[in-house]
Amino acid sequence: MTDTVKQAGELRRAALFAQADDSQLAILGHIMHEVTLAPGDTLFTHGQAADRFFFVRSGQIKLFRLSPEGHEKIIEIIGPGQTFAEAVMFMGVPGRYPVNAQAMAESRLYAFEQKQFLKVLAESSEISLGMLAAMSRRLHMLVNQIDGLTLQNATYRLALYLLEHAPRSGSEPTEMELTTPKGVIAAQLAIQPETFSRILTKLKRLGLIEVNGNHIALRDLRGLRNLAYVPMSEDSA
Amino acid sequence: MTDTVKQAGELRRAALFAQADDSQLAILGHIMHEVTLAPGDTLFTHGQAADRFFFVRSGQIKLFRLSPEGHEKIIEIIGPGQTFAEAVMFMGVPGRYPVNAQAMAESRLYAFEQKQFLKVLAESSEISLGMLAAMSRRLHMLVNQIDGLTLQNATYRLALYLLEHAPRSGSEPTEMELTTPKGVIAAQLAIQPETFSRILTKLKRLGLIEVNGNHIALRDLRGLRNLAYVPMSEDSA
DNA sequence: AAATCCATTTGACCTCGATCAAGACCGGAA
DNA sequence: TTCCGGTCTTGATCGAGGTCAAATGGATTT
Repeated sequence: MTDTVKQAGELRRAALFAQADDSQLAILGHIMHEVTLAPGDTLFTHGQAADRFFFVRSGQIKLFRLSPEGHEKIIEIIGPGQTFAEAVMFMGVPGRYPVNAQAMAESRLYAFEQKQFLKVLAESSEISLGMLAAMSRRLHMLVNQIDGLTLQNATYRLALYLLEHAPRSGSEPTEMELTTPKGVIAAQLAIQPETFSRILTKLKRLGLIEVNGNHIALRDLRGLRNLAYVPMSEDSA
Repeated sequence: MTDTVKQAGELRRAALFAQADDSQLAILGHIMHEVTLAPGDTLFTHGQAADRFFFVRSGQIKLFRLSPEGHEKIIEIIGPGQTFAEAVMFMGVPGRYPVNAQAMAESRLYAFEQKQFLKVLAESSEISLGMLAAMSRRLHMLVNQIDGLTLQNATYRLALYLLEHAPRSGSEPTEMELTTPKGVIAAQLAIQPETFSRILTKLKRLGLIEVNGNHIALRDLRGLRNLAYVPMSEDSA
Protein backbone atom coordinates (compact mmCIF):
# COMPACT_ATOMS: atom_id res chain seq x y z
CA MET A 1 0.00 0.00 0.00
CA THR A 2 2.90 2.35 0.64
CA ASP A 3 4.21 2.07 -2.88
CA THR A 4 0.90 3.15 -4.30
CA VAL A 5 1.84 6.55 -2.94
CA LYS A 6 4.93 6.58 -5.13
CA GLN A 7 2.83 5.65 -8.14
CA ALA A 8 0.42 8.53 -7.67
CA GLY A 9 2.42 10.52 -10.21
CA GLU A 10 0.99 8.46 -13.03
CA LEU A 11 -2.42 9.91 -12.21
CA ARG A 12 -1.26 13.09 -13.90
CA ARG A 13 -1.85 11.39 -17.23
CA ALA A 14 -5.55 11.78 -16.59
CA ALA A 15 -7.02 15.14 -17.54
CA LEU A 16 -8.90 14.94 -14.30
CA PHE A 17 -5.75 15.16 -12.21
CA ALA A 18 -3.54 17.10 -14.59
CA GLN A 19 -3.76 20.31 -12.56
CA ALA A 20 -3.44 18.71 -9.14
CA ASP A 21 -0.34 19.67 -7.17
CA ASP A 22 2.02 17.25 -5.43
CA SER A 23 0.35 17.36 -2.05
CA GLN A 24 -3.02 16.59 -3.58
CA LEU A 25 -1.56 13.71 -5.53
CA ALA A 26 -0.05 12.41 -2.32
CA ILE A 27 -3.47 12.39 -0.68
CA LEU A 28 -4.94 10.63 -3.69
CA GLY A 29 -2.13 8.09 -3.45
CA HIS A 30 -3.23 7.33 0.07
CA ILE A 31 -6.90 6.79 -0.61
CA MET A 32 -6.76 4.81 -3.84
CA HIS A 33 -6.81 1.03 -4.05
CA GLU A 34 -5.33 -1.22 -6.65
CA VAL A 35 -7.63 -3.44 -8.68
CA THR A 36 -6.51 -6.10 -11.12
CA LEU A 37 -8.78 -7.69 -13.70
CA ALA A 38 -8.35 -10.66 -15.98
CA PRO A 39 -9.73 -10.49 -19.54
CA GLY A 40 -13.49 -10.90 -19.41
CA ASP A 41 -13.78 -9.99 -15.74
CA THR A 42 -16.76 -7.83 -14.88
CA LEU A 43 -15.94 -4.78 -12.79
CA PHE A 44 -19.51 -3.63 -12.23
CA THR A 45 -22.91 -3.97 -13.85
CA HIS A 46 -25.67 -1.63 -14.89
CA GLY A 47 -27.83 -0.66 -11.92
CA GLN A 48 -25.39 -1.83 -9.29
CA ALA A 49 -24.78 0.46 -6.32
CA ALA A 50 -21.86 2.71 -7.17
CA ASP A 51 -19.48 4.07 -4.58
CA ARG A 52 -16.23 4.34 -6.45
CA PHE A 53 -14.69 5.34 -9.77
CA PHE A 54 -11.58 4.22 -11.56
CA PHE A 55 -8.34 5.19 -13.22
CA VAL A 56 -6.91 2.81 -15.83
CA ARG A 57 -3.19 2.12 -15.46
CA SER A 58 -3.04 -0.54 -18.14
CA GLY A 59 -5.38 -2.69 -20.17
CA GLN A 60 -8.77 -1.82 -21.63
CA ILE A 61 -12.20 -1.48 -20.08
CA LYS A 62 -15.39 -1.76 -22.08
CA LEU A 63 -18.39 0.29 -20.95
CA PHE A 64 -21.61 -1.01 -22.44
CA ARG A 65 -25.36 -1.48 -22.17
CA LEU A 66 -27.30 -4.64 -22.87
CA SER A 67 -30.71 -4.96 -24.49
CA PRO A 68 -33.21 -7.42 -22.96
CA GLU A 69 -32.26 -9.79 -25.82
CA GLY A 70 -28.61 -9.57 -24.84
CA HIS A 71 -27.41 -7.30 -27.60
CA GLU A 72 -24.60 -5.07 -26.49
CA LYS A 73 -23.97 -1.42 -27.31
CA ILE A 74 -20.52 -0.23 -26.35
CA ILE A 75 -20.72 3.30 -25.04
CA GLU A 76 -17.00 3.79 -24.69
CA ILE A 77 -13.73 1.90 -24.45
CA ILE A 78 -11.42 3.20 -21.76
CA GLY A 79 -7.65 2.91 -22.11
CA PRO A 80 -4.56 3.65 -19.99
CA GLY A 81 -4.42 7.12 -18.47
CA GLN A 82 -8.18 7.60 -18.58
CA THR A 83 -10.69 7.69 -15.74
CA PHE A 84 -14.28 6.49 -15.87
CA ALA A 85 -17.47 6.40 -13.80
CA GLU A 86 -16.53 9.68 -12.10
CA ALA A 87 -20.00 11.00 -12.78
CA VAL A 88 -21.47 8.45 -10.45
CA MET A 89 -19.88 10.18 -7.48
CA PHE A 90 -22.63 12.76 -7.69
CA MET A 91 -25.68 10.69 -8.42
CA GLY A 92 -26.60 10.02 -4.81
CA VAL A 93 -25.27 8.05 -1.89
CA PRO A 94 -24.70 5.60 -3.33
CA GLY A 95 -25.68 6.18 -6.95
CA ARG A 96 -26.07 3.45 -9.52
CA TYR A 97 -23.72 2.67 -12.37
CA PRO A 98 -25.49 3.57 -15.61
CA VAL A 99 -23.54 0.98 -17.63
CA ASN A 100 -21.70 -2.32 -17.39
CA ALA A 101 -17.91 -2.38 -17.17
CA GLN A 102 -15.85 -5.35 -18.26
CA ALA A 103 -12.14 -5.85 -18.86
CA MET A 104 -11.26 -6.60 -22.47
CA ALA A 105 -7.69 -7.46 -21.52
CA GLU A 106 -5.65 -7.96 -18.38
CA SER A 107 -6.08 -4.59 -16.69
CA ARG A 108 -4.71 -2.76 -13.67
CA LEU A 109 -6.77 0.03 -12.16
CA TYR A 110 -6.82 2.39 -9.26
CA ALA A 111 -10.14 2.73 -7.46
CA PHE A 112 -11.30 5.80 -5.54
CA GLU A 113 -14.02 5.55 -2.90
CA GLN A 114 -16.79 8.08 -3.17
CA LYS A 115 -16.73 9.18 0.45
CA GLN A 116 -13.01 9.72 0.65
CA PHE A 117 -12.78 11.30 -2.75
CA LEU A 118 -15.53 13.83 -2.09
CA LYS A 119 -13.49 15.10 0.83
CA VAL A 120 -10.51 15.63 -1.44
CA LEU A 121 -12.75 17.40 -3.92
CA ALA A 122 -14.05 19.82 -1.36
CA GLU A 123 -10.46 20.82 -0.61
CA SER A 124 -9.24 21.11 -4.17
CA SER A 125 -10.90 23.39 -6.66
CA GLU A 126 -8.24 22.29 -9.18
CA ILE A 127 -9.49 18.74 -9.10
CA SER A 128 -13.10 19.93 -9.12
CA LEU A 129 -12.44 21.90 -12.26
CA GLY A 130 -10.61 18.95 -13.78
CA MET A 131 -13.58 16.79 -13.05
CA LEU A 132 -15.96 19.31 -14.57
CA ALA A 133 -13.80 19.42 -17.68
CA ALA A 134 -13.70 15.64 -17.92
CA MET A 135 -17.45 15.32 -17.59
CA SER A 136 -18.04 18.10 -20.02
CA ARG A 137 -15.91 16.32 -22.60
CA ARG A 138 -17.80 13.10 -22.06
CA LEU A 139 -21.09 14.97 -22.36
CA HIS A 140 -20.03 16.40 -25.65
CA MET A 141 -18.98 12.99 -26.86
CA LEU A 142 -22.34 11.49 -26.02
CA VAL A 143 -24.19 14.27 -27.83
CA ASN A 144 -22.08 13.52 -30.89
CA GLN A 145 -22.94 9.85 -30.57
CA ILE A 146 -26.65 10.62 -30.43
CA ASP A 147 -26.28 12.83 -33.46
CA GLY A 148 -24.61 10.04 -35.41
CA LEU A 149 -27.14 7.48 -34.29
CA THR A 150 -30.23 9.48 -35.14
CA LEU A 151 -29.32 11.83 -37.95
CA GLN A 152 -26.82 9.74 -39.83
CA ASN A 153 -26.55 6.23 -41.18
CA ALA A 154 -24.21 3.36 -40.51
CA THR A 155 -21.88 4.25 -43.38
CA TYR A 156 -21.48 7.74 -41.96
CA ARG A 157 -20.57 6.36 -38.56
CA LEU A 158 -18.03 3.93 -39.94
CA ALA A 159 -16.43 6.58 -42.15
CA LEU A 160 -16.21 8.89 -39.17
CA TYR A 161 -14.69 6.13 -37.07
CA LEU A 162 -11.99 5.53 -39.66
CA LEU A 163 -11.17 9.22 -39.97
CA GLU A 164 -11.03 9.72 -36.24
CA HIS A 165 -8.86 6.69 -35.62
CA ALA A 166 -6.48 7.23 -38.49
CA PRO A 167 -3.02 8.40 -37.44
CA ARG A 168 -2.70 12.15 -37.96
CA SER A 169 -0.46 12.76 -40.97
CA GLY A 170 -1.17 15.99 -42.80
CA SER A 171 -4.12 15.19 -44.98
CA GLU A 172 -2.54 12.60 -47.25
CA PRO A 173 -3.91 9.11 -47.72
CA THR A 174 -3.23 7.12 -44.59
CA GLU A 175 -2.63 3.58 -43.46
CA MET A 176 -4.07 2.26 -40.23
CA GLU A 177 -4.49 -0.92 -38.22
CA LEU A 178 -7.73 -1.81 -36.49
CA THR A 179 -6.57 -2.38 -32.94
CA THR A 180 -9.87 -3.86 -31.74
CA PRO A 181 -11.68 -6.81 -33.36
CA LYS A 182 -14.14 -5.71 -36.02
CA GLY A 183 -17.06 -7.06 -34.03
CA VAL A 184 -16.16 -4.78 -31.14
CA ILE A 185 -15.97 -1.75 -33.38
CA ALA A 186 -19.34 -2.70 -34.79
CA ALA A 187 -20.82 -2.76 -31.30
CA GLN A 188 -19.46 0.74 -30.72
CA LEU A 189 -21.05 2.00 -33.91
CA ALA A 190 -24.30 0.23 -33.05
CA ILE A 191 -24.32 -1.97 -36.13
CA GLN A 192 -24.17 -5.74 -36.61
CA PRO A 193 -20.88 -7.42 -37.58
CA GLU A 194 -22.45 -8.51 -40.88
CA THR A 195 -23.41 -4.96 -41.73
CA PHE A 196 -19.98 -3.74 -40.68
CA SER A 197 -18.39 -6.15 -43.09
CA ARG A 198 -20.75 -5.17 -45.89
CA ILE A 199 -20.06 -1.48 -45.46
CA LEU A 200 -16.31 -2.07 -45.57
CA THR A 201 -16.85 -3.94 -48.83
CA LYS A 202 -18.92 -1.08 -50.19
CA LEU A 203 -16.27 1.51 -49.31
CA LYS A 204 -13.69 -0.72 -50.95
CA ARG A 205 -15.82 -1.00 -54.06
CA LEU A 206 -16.15 2.79 -54.14
CA GLY A 207 -12.36 3.06 -54.09
CA LEU A 208 -12.33 4.96 -50.80
CA ILE A 209 -10.34 2.39 -48.86
CA GLU A 210 -8.37 -0.83 -49.22
CA VAL A 211 -8.73 -3.63 -46.71
CA ASN A 212 -6.31 -6.39 -45.83
CA GLY A 213 -7.43 -8.11 -42.67
CA ASN A 214 -6.97 -5.53 -39.96
CA HIS A 215 -4.92 -3.26 -42.13
CA ILE A 216 -6.87 -0.48 -43.80
CA ALA A 217 -5.54 2.06 -46.25
CA LEU A 218 -7.56 5.22 -46.65
CA ARG A 219 -7.31 5.93 -50.36
CA ASP A 220 -9.63 8.89 -50.69
CA LEU A 221 -9.81 11.09 -47.62
CA ARG A 222 -11.92 13.67 -49.39
CA GLY A 223 -14.48 11.06 -50.31
CA LEU A 224 -14.56 9.68 -46.77
CA ARG A 225 -14.93 13.11 -45.26
CA ASN A 226 -17.72 13.74 -47.68
CA LEU A 227 -19.53 10.65 -46.42
CA ALA A 228 -18.88 11.61 -42.83
CA TYR A 229 -19.67 15.25 -43.54
CA VAL A 230 -17.64 16.72 -40.70
CA PRO A 231 -18.55 20.39 -40.37
CA MET A 232 -15.41 22.49 -39.94
CA SER A 233 -16.42 23.84 -36.56
CA GLU A 234 -16.63 20.32 -35.18
CA ASP A 235 -13.91 19.08 -32.85
CA SER A 236 -13.35 15.35 -32.82
CA ALA A 237 -14.63 14.51 -29.35
CA MET B 1 -29.67 45.78 -13.46
CA THR B 2 -30.09 46.37 -9.73
CA ASP B 3 -33.36 44.51 -9.52
CA THR B 4 -31.75 41.45 -11.02
CA VAL B 5 -30.00 41.18 -7.68
CA LYS B 6 -33.35 40.88 -5.96
CA GLN B 7 -34.41 38.19 -8.38
CA ALA B 8 -31.37 36.01 -7.72
CA GLY B 9 -33.42 33.98 -5.25
CA GLU B 10 -35.24 32.28 -8.09
CA LEU B 11 -31.95 30.68 -9.09
CA ARG B 12 -32.39 28.34 -6.13
CA ARG B 13 -34.93 26.45 -8.22
CA ALA B 14 -32.01 25.11 -10.25
CA ALA B 15 -30.28 22.08 -8.77
CA LEU B 16 -27.08 23.77 -9.75
CA PHE B 17 -27.61 26.60 -7.28
CA ALA B 18 -29.71 24.83 -4.68
CA GLN B 19 -26.88 24.66 -2.17
CA ALA B 20 -25.55 28.16 -2.74
CA ASP B 21 -25.79 30.52 0.23
CA ASP B 22 -27.17 34.04 0.14
CA SER B 23 -23.87 35.79 -0.43
CA GLN B 24 -23.08 33.55 -3.36
CA LEU B 25 -26.51 34.17 -4.82
CA ALA B 26 -25.93 37.89 -4.44
CA ILE B 27 -22.72 37.61 -6.44
CA LEU B 28 -24.51 35.59 -9.10
CA GLY B 29 -27.19 38.26 -9.18
CA HIS B 30 -24.54 40.82 -10.03
CA ILE B 31 -22.92 38.96 -12.88
CA MET B 32 -25.96 37.61 -14.68
CA HIS B 33 -27.69 39.32 -17.59
CA GLU B 34 -31.28 39.15 -18.67
CA VAL B 35 -32.09 37.73 -22.08
CA THR B 36 -35.53 37.72 -23.67
CA LEU B 37 -36.46 35.59 -26.66
CA ALA B 38 -39.50 35.55 -28.91
CA PRO B 39 -40.87 32.21 -30.10
CA GLY B 40 -38.62 30.84 -32.81
CA ASP B 41 -35.64 33.01 -31.86
CA THR B 42 -32.30 31.27 -32.06
CA LEU B 43 -30.13 31.67 -28.97
CA PHE B 44 -27.06 29.96 -30.32
CA THR B 45 -26.14 27.44 -32.98
CA HIS B 46 -24.08 24.28 -33.12
CA GLY B 47 -20.38 25.07 -33.42
CA GLN B 48 -20.72 28.69 -32.40
CA ALA B 49 -18.17 30.05 -29.91
CA ALA B 50 -19.59 29.56 -26.44
CA ASP B 51 -18.80 31.85 -23.56
CA ARG B 52 -21.94 31.73 -21.49
CA PHE B 53 -24.61 29.43 -20.15
CA PHE B 54 -28.23 30.00 -19.21
CA PHE B 55 -30.91 29.71 -16.60
CA VAL B 56 -34.52 29.56 -17.80
CA ARG B 57 -36.92 31.81 -15.87
CA SER B 58 -39.89 31.21 -18.11
CA GLY B 59 -40.67 29.72 -21.49
CA GLN B 60 -39.12 26.72 -23.21
CA ILE B 61 -35.82 26.23 -24.98
CA LYS B 62 -35.25 23.47 -27.50
CA LEU B 63 -31.75 21.98 -27.74
CA PHE B 64 -31.29 20.10 -30.99
CA ARG B 65 -28.99 18.90 -33.73
CA LEU B 66 -29.59 19.10 -37.46
CA SER B 67 -28.67 16.57 -40.09
CA PRO B 68 -27.20 17.84 -43.38
CA GLU B 69 -30.66 17.28 -44.89
CA GLY B 70 -32.22 19.49 -42.24
CA HIS B 71 -33.79 16.82 -40.08
CA GLU B 72 -33.82 17.76 -36.46
CA LYS B 73 -33.17 15.63 -33.41
CA ILE B 74 -34.19 17.27 -30.16
CA ILE B 75 -31.68 16.41 -27.48
CA GLU B 76 -33.57 18.05 -24.67
CA ILE B 77 -36.27 20.59 -23.94
CA ILE B 78 -35.40 22.97 -21.14
CA GLY B 79 -38.11 24.50 -18.97
CA PRO B 80 -38.35 27.08 -16.17
CA GLY B 81 -35.96 26.53 -13.28
CA GLN B 82 -33.47 24.57 -15.35
CA THR B 83 -30.01 25.54 -16.54
CA PHE B 84 -28.38 24.49 -19.79
CA ALA B 85 -25.07 24.67 -21.64
CA GLU B 86 -23.14 24.74 -18.36
CA ALA B 87 -20.85 22.04 -19.69
CA VAL B 88 -19.50 24.41 -22.28
CA MET B 89 -17.83 26.47 -19.56
CA PHE B 90 -15.13 23.82 -19.42
CA MET B 91 -14.59 22.96 -23.05
CA GLY B 92 -11.94 25.58 -23.70
CA VAL B 93 -11.70 29.35 -23.99
CA PRO B 94 -14.04 29.70 -25.62
CA GLY B 95 -15.57 26.29 -26.26
CA ARG B 96 -18.17 25.57 -28.90
CA TYR B 97 -21.82 24.88 -28.33
CA PRO B 98 -22.45 21.23 -29.19
CA VAL B 99 -26.10 21.86 -30.12
CA ASN B 100 -28.50 24.49 -31.39
CA ALA B 101 -30.75 26.35 -28.96
CA GLN B 102 -34.02 27.90 -30.02
CA ALA B 103 -36.94 29.33 -28.07
CA MET B 104 -40.17 27.39 -28.52
CA ALA B 105 -42.14 30.11 -26.75
CA GLU B 106 -41.59 33.59 -25.42
CA SER B 107 -38.76 32.96 -22.95
CA ARG B 108 -36.90 34.91 -20.31
CA LEU B 109 -33.42 33.75 -19.35
CA TYR B 110 -30.48 34.74 -17.23
CA ALA B 111 -27.09 34.45 -18.89
CA PHE B 112 -23.80 33.86 -17.09
CA GLU B 113 -20.49 34.77 -18.70
CA GLN B 114 -17.83 32.09 -18.62
CA LYS B 115 -15.05 34.29 -17.31
CA GLN B 116 -17.01 35.77 -14.45
CA PHE B 117 -18.70 32.55 -13.54
CA LEU B 118 -15.47 30.58 -13.32
CA LYS B 119 -14.30 33.05 -10.69
CA VAL B 120 -17.42 32.37 -8.63
CA LEU B 121 -16.88 28.65 -9.07
CA ALA B 122 -13.34 28.80 -7.76
CA GLU B 123 -14.68 30.43 -4.60
CA SER B 124 -17.63 28.16 -4.05
CA SER B 125 -17.23 24.44 -3.70
CA GLU B 126 -21.01 24.24 -3.14
CA ILE B 127 -21.72 25.52 -6.61
CA SER B 128 -18.95 23.35 -8.04
CA LEU B 129 -20.54 20.30 -6.52
CA GLY B 130 -23.97 21.42 -7.73
CA MET B 131 -22.56 21.76 -11.19
CA LEU B 132 -20.96 18.33 -11.03
CA ALA B 133 -24.27 16.87 -9.94
CA ALA B 134 -26.14 18.61 -12.74
CA MET B 135 -23.71 17.39 -15.36
CA SER B 136 -23.71 13.92 -13.95
CA ARG B 137 -27.49 13.79 -14.23
CA ARG B 138 -27.35 14.99 -17.81
CA LEU B 139 -24.68 12.41 -18.58
CA HIS B 140 -26.86 9.67 -17.22
CA MET B 141 -29.79 10.93 -19.25
CA LEU B 142 -27.79 10.86 -22.45
CA VAL B 143 -26.59 7.33 -21.80
CA ASN B 144 -30.21 6.31 -21.37
CA GLN B 145 -31.07 8.00 -24.63
CA ILE B 146 -28.33 6.12 -26.44
CA ASP B 147 -29.57 2.90 -24.93
CA GLY B 148 -33.08 3.55 -26.17
CA LEU B 149 -31.89 4.57 -29.61
CA THR B 150 -29.63 1.60 -30.21
CA LEU B 151 -31.02 -1.28 -28.21
CA GLN B 152 -34.73 -0.57 -28.35
CA ASN B 153 -37.29 0.29 -30.97
CA ALA B 154 -39.57 3.25 -31.49
CA THR B 155 -42.51 1.68 -29.65
CA TYR B 156 -40.30 1.20 -26.61
CA ARG B 157 -39.23 4.83 -26.67
CA LEU B 158 -42.76 6.10 -26.99
CA ALA B 159 -44.06 3.86 -24.21
CA LEU B 160 -41.23 5.03 -21.99
CA TYR B 161 -42.00 8.63 -22.84
CA LEU B 162 -45.63 8.21 -21.83
CA LEU B 163 -44.71 6.50 -18.57
CA GLU B 164 -42.13 9.12 -17.67
CA HIS B 165 -44.39 12.04 -18.47
CA ALA B 166 -47.51 10.68 -16.83
CA PRO B 167 -48.44 12.40 -13.57
CA ARG B 168 -47.34 10.28 -10.62
CA SER B 169 -50.40 8.70 -9.06
CA GLY B 170 -49.77 5.42 -7.30
CA SER B 171 -49.76 2.89 -10.08
CA GLU B 172 -53.35 3.23 -11.23
CA PRO B 173 -54.33 4.01 -14.79
CA THR B 174 -53.56 7.64 -15.48
CA GLU B 175 -54.72 10.50 -17.61
CA MET B 176 -52.31 12.94 -19.19
CA GLU B 177 -52.09 15.84 -21.63
CA LEU B 178 -49.36 16.14 -24.21
CA THR B 179 -47.99 19.58 -23.48
CA THR B 180 -45.83 19.75 -26.61
CA PRO B 181 -47.05 19.22 -30.18
CA LYS B 182 -46.83 15.60 -31.26
CA GLY B 183 -44.31 16.44 -33.94
CA VAL B 184 -41.97 17.85 -31.32
CA ILE B 185 -42.25 14.77 -29.17
CA ALA B 186 -41.50 12.69 -32.25
CA ALA B 187 -38.32 14.67 -32.85
CA GLN B 188 -37.26 13.97 -29.27
CA LEU B 189 -37.81 10.26 -29.73
CA ALA B 190 -36.02 10.34 -33.09
CA ILE B 191 -38.99 9.12 -35.09
CA GLN B 192 -41.04 10.70 -37.88
CA PRO B 193 -44.44 12.27 -37.11
CA GLU B 194 -46.14 9.64 -39.29
CA THR B 195 -44.55 6.82 -37.35
CA PHE B 196 -45.43 8.52 -34.09
CA SER B 197 -49.05 8.63 -35.11
CA ARG B 198 -49.04 5.01 -36.23
CA ILE B 199 -47.53 3.81 -32.97
CA LEU B 200 -50.16 5.68 -30.97
CA THR B 201 -52.79 3.94 -33.09
CA LYS B 202 -51.16 0.60 -32.46
CA LEU B 203 -51.08 1.12 -28.69
CA LYS B 204 -54.72 2.17 -28.88
CA ARG B 205 -55.59 -0.99 -30.81
CA LEU B 206 -53.76 -3.05 -28.19
CA GLY B 207 -55.94 -1.47 -25.52
CA LEU B 208 -52.97 0.04 -23.70
CA ILE B 209 -54.03 3.65 -24.12
CA GLU B 210 -56.90 5.85 -25.29
CA VAL B 211 -56.25 8.95 -27.33
CA ASN B 212 -58.37 12.07 -27.75
CA GLY B 213 -56.35 14.78 -29.42
CA ASN B 214 -53.73 15.74 -26.88
CA HIS B 215 -55.43 13.90 -24.09
CA ILE B 216 -54.12 10.40 -23.45
CA ALA B 217 -55.42 7.88 -20.95
CA LEU B 218 -53.05 5.12 -19.94
CA ARG B 219 -55.33 2.10 -19.66
CA ASP B 220 -52.83 -0.64 -18.99
CA LEU B 221 -49.74 0.48 -17.11
CA ARG B 222 -48.47 -3.05 -16.76
CA GLY B 223 -48.66 -3.57 -20.48
CA LEU B 224 -46.89 -0.29 -21.18
CA ARG B 225 -44.17 -1.03 -18.68
CA ASN B 226 -43.76 -4.37 -20.30
CA LEU B 227 -43.19 -2.72 -23.67
CA ALA B 228 -40.80 -0.24 -22.14
CA TYR B 229 -39.18 -2.93 -20.04
CA VAL B 230 -37.92 -0.70 -17.28
CA PRO B 231 -35.53 -2.70 -15.10
CA MET B 232 -36.29 -2.12 -11.44
CA SER B 233 -32.86 -0.73 -10.68
CA GLU B 234 -33.38 2.00 -13.22
CA ASP B 235 -34.08 5.52 -12.08
CA SER B 236 -36.04 7.67 -14.48
CA ALA B 237 -33.35 10.14 -15.50
C1' DA C 1 -1.84 -32.68 -42.56
C1' DA C 2 -6.16 -32.85 -40.05
C1' DA C 3 -9.09 -30.98 -36.67
C1' DT C 4 -10.88 -27.38 -33.93
C1' DC C 5 -12.08 -22.81 -32.78
C1' DC C 6 -13.34 -18.19 -33.74
C1' DA C 7 -13.68 -14.07 -36.44
C1' DT C 8 -15.14 -12.54 -40.69
C1' DT C 9 -17.54 -12.70 -44.99
C1' DT C 10 -21.34 -13.64 -48.13
C1' DG C 11 -26.05 -14.74 -49.41
C1' DA C 12 -31.17 -14.80 -48.94
C1' DC C 13 -34.79 -12.92 -46.73
C1' DC C 14 -37.52 -9.94 -43.67
C1' DT C 15 -38.90 -6.05 -40.75
C1' DC C 16 -39.12 -1.58 -39.00
C1' DG C 17 -39.44 2.80 -39.83
C1' DA C 18 -38.76 6.45 -43.55
C1' DT C 19 -40.63 8.55 -47.51
C1' DC C 20 -44.04 10.21 -50.62
C1' DA C 21 -48.66 11.48 -51.31
C1' DA C 22 -53.34 12.40 -50.05
C1' DG C 23 -56.85 13.39 -46.87
C1' DA C 24 -58.82 14.73 -42.41
C1' DC C 25 -59.22 17.79 -38.75
C1' DC C 26 -59.19 22.12 -36.39
C1' DG C 27 -58.77 26.98 -35.34
C1' DG C 28 -58.50 31.65 -36.89
C1' DA C 29 -59.51 35.33 -40.44
C1' DA C 30 -62.48 37.38 -43.62
C1' DT D 1 -70.33 30.60 -43.44
C1' DT D 2 -66.05 29.75 -46.40
C1' DC D 3 -61.29 29.88 -46.85
C1' DC D 4 -56.75 29.02 -45.39
C1' DG D 5 -52.81 27.57 -42.65
C1' DG D 6 -51.26 24.52 -39.69
C1' DT D 7 -51.03 19.72 -37.40
C1' DC D 8 -52.26 15.16 -37.49
C1' DT D 9 -53.65 10.79 -39.62
C1' DT D 10 -53.81 7.15 -43.11
C1' DG D 11 -52.29 4.58 -47.11
C1' DA D 12 -48.82 2.67 -50.33
C1' DT D 13 -44.22 1.83 -51.24
C1' DC D 14 -39.25 1.61 -50.42
C1' DG D 15 -34.84 0.78 -48.43
C1' DA D 16 -31.31 0.37 -44.76
C1' DG D 17 -30.02 -2.62 -41.82
C1' DG D 18 -31.20 -6.82 -38.98
C1' DT D 19 -31.61 -11.88 -38.86
C1' DC D 20 -30.61 -16.50 -39.99
C1' DA D 21 -27.71 -19.65 -42.16
C1' DA D 22 -23.78 -21.21 -44.45
C1' DA D 23 -19.17 -20.68 -46.30
C1' DT D 24 -14.45 -18.96 -45.88
C1' DG D 25 -10.22 -18.04 -43.68
C1' DG D 26 -6.63 -17.85 -40.17
C1' DA D 27 -4.52 -19.45 -36.12
C1' DT D 28 -3.57 -23.01 -32.98
C1' DT D 29 -3.51 -27.65 -31.53
C1' DT D 30 -3.01 -32.68 -32.17
